[in-house]
Amino acid sequence: MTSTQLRSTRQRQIISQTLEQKTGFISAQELHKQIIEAGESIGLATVYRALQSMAEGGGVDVVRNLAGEMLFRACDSKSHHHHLVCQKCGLAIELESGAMETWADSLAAKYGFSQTSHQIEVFGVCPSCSAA
Amino acid sequence: MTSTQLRSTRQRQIISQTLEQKTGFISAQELHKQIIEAGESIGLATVYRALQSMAEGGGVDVVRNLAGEMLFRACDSKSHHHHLVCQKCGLAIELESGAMETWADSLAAKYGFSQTSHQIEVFGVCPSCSAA
DNA sequence: CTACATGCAAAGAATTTGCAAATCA
DNA sequence: TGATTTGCAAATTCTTTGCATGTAG
Repeated sequence: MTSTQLRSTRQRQIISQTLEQKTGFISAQELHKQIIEAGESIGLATVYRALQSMAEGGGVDVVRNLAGEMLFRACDSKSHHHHLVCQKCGLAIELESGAMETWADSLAAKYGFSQTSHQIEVFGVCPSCSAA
Repeated sequence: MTSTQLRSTRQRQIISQTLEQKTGFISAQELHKQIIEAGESIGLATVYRALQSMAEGGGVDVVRNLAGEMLFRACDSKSHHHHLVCQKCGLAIELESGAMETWADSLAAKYGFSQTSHQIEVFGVCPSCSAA
């Protein structure tokens, strides 16, 4: 399987570039809007498709906020991890979650579950935002 | 504030009744379909509205699956807790997550976050389903 | 009787998809 | 050139809402 091989295009560069400048999660819609406002031209569908392939290829994390929206973020560490996300500005802090992984896995094992995955995200309002 | 006071109607009874017969999470769409198939008449919007008010009033848990759908479940324990959910049959096992709560809270505190909430769900395939 | 609940269809959002035209390798 | 990628609009899904009518208290 040659898997997905990403081709380097202007729009993909803009997307990953914009994403890397940020420290937090952002929705596809919001990302698209910002790129447009920055004067670049790009289609919303393209943003979705690019983010999707980037997420599969690693390098981009995806989580769902409580409203059910998909949020994306450029992540250097390829390893599995979770975040502490600010619900106002999107600021995301990577969490050391080894203990949680162990907890989740042991529970799954205890009950005989297989093909396990988990969703562990902590939301809140960061100092800067709560100060404002 | 008298808060939301639920009125006992035929459709609400059917909904909570159907929900209580189950051991797992179910989507509003699926729940509606099953009620209809059981020969009862009810509108989809009513299901959504009822589930929503029941969730607020407690007694019903809500989580989002990885596809972004809202899943509901009748829960006796009023206290906050999490689940181990089978992605095939929806079977849900309540988890003792005290340690997780502590973990999440201490992290939030460490970074100065306020108004914190979290999303902790473990998904997988239960023994019965993986055996099939 | 009166406030709240229901139904239905229309409205909204977020995300995906079809397809011809543009573009990277 | 040949395989991807892009754009745009149309199509899908899940969920919410407006409003006239029904109904529990």
